[in-house]
Amino acid sequence: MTATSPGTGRPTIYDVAKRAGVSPSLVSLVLRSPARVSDKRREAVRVAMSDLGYRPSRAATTLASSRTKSIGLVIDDYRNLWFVDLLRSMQAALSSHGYHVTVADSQPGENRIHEAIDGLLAMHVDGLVIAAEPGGSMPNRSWVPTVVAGWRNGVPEGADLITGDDDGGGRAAVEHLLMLGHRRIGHLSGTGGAAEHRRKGFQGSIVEAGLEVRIAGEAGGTSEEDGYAAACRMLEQYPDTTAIFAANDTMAVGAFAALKARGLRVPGDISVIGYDNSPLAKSRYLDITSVDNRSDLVGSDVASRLLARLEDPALKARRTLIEPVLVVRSTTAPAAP
Amino acid sequence: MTATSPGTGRPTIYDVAKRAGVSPSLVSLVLRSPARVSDKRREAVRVAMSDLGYRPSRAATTLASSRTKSIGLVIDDYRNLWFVDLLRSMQAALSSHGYHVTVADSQPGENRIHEAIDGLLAMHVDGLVIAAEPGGSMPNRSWVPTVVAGWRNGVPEGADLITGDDDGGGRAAVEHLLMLGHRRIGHLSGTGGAAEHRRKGFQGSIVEAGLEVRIAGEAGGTSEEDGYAAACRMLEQYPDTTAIFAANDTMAVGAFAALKARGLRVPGDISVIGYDNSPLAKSRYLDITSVDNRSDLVGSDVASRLLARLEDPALKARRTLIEPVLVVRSTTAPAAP
DNA sequence: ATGGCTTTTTAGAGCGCTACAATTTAGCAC
DNA sequence: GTGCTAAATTGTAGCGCTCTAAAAAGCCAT
Repeated sequence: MTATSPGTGRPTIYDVAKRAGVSPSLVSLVLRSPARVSDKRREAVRVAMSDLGYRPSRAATTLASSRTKSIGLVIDDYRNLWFVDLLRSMQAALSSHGYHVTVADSQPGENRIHEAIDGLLAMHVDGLVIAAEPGGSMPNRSWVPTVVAGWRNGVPEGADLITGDDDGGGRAAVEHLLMLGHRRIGHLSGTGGAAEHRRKGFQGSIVEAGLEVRIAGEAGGTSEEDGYAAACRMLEQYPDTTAIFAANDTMAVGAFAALKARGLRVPGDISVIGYDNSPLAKSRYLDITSVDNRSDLVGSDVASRLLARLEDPALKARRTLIEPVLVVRSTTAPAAP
Repeated sequence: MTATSPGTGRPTIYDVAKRAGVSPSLVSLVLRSPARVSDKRREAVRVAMSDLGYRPSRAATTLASSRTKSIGLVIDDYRNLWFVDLLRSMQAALSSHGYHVTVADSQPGENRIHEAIDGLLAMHVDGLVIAAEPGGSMPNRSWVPTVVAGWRNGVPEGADLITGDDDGGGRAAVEHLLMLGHRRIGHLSGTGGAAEHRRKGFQGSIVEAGLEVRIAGEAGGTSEEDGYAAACRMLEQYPDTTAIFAANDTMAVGAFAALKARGLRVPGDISVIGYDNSPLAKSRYLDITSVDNRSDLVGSDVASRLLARLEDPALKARRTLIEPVLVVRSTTAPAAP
């Protein structure tokens, strides 16, 4: 017979039980599988709950059941907005199953991704979604169902991978530019699994078309500043380039800066195409032609995969590829004849 | 004598205690106030911890101490990047005290801010930082130390308020434009406490200078699209406007779109100034003159205030105003003579 | 009524940690 | 050594919930 009015003032199942005239166990059962409880008691318990304003304690539930009903999402950088769609569709799919999504960013620069993951694991998340580039090998202690979203180098052993077909997306971008009559096409790349695949797609299409492979920034980052720097190098080395395919929208904006500085107009003098179809690309002002990797689909896939794993942790890892879609906007135009 | 190798496989203080040859209580004490433990034992315990890869269970700690060592940050929308600096400086200040920051967005549009707050409270956050516009009155059940960041309508009873001086920032923006010789200045506004103060500052300065008050979008939102719409209305109603002060950087970008559509050049034909000095304004391409509300300072203030409240919850609410700084970039220029 | 089943309800032992009281050890002056 | 105080360590209850096994209640046919 534990206390009835605990120190914190928050009502507990004991309070609810007392008020409803049932045992605490029954209250717990109502919480977990209401179907197993008779209609009469179930109603009584629910009434008592709302009368008391009862809210279950996550900490206690977690401690007792070792499940938190929460899943962690690790992203690279809040400023890279591609994760927003992913998050939204994950939330939509998971919340109906009672799961909660917590976002942690890996404080770009440092190898803080481990810290982010450790933090989430310390919170006992039931599952992990990694949407960031691991700085090295993934820590694999304390195993929880994990799925990786987007191409990454070093997918942890046993984790699912759900990603857009960045390879295909790269090819789609090139094909669009070829269709517009461009022949001297440059690519701004960067490090990371996603960028590598986009580059591979680019390179493949360019070679097949018998054109010169122009790539810059392969070894750099993928921020706006990196895009700017890569674009500068590109224009220096290949001044006659008529179209640029950037590894993401942010880098595309960096390229805009480089072009503006040189007095080149988009798309008049040079076409630019980005990747991710992020809010940046959708901006009415920027209005960037971009490859949409369907983060919304990736997100719902991630969610259902995670739910499946939560059911059966022994499920064997699987890779899923989502078809990207090119969204043509105002930064690409036919090549000057 | 509880189990030594619990089901989950994770080591517990019992495992650590056994390995270090001390009692579980001592291990707990090392965790809480290491200073009270003799050097010898402290070391032994620490060695045992790292040998075992021990990580304390947050759930258990929370349940036992009713403190989570985590604070929740409620933001409006992930896409509005002004919160990033706030978050960073909060994290920096709080992590040294063992606190963890969890971000929740209020899913703009709906009144989901209550959901966000409820979610955080269900996680038993020790403190709450509200950096979003409440859709109505704040829910005030389950009281936790709360501080509001940025001007808002409806600051909850008893909460601290730490904000940039948006009023002063609005005046600073106008003064900059006046200095550049502008006389026909428009303001793109929106709903929300911050926007209102910026508008008030604008209006005050304009009136003092004996100029016409030109405001658009007062009743609308503060997204890029809203900025676009407001700018269109502004240009329609006052076609001779030579400078625009937008309530935030995002709206400024919307204004760019409206200007571009009309063939007006920034800053050649018209100067534009934003607010927040967000990553958007800092973008090399956009390079927007903007008022920096010093979210970094706000963040560290929020953190120290929160820590103080955590010590002494009876502390009486206080309001702090942070001086904003104008950052001049390339979107403002002298008015045409 | 009685027995044999199924469905509903409950007791009780934890989950891993904290916090306070109680106990042991150390330190120091005489 | 002895006595006394301060410091270090430990025992013992919980925190609020879950979950299994066991008890109680229902149901139906005999």
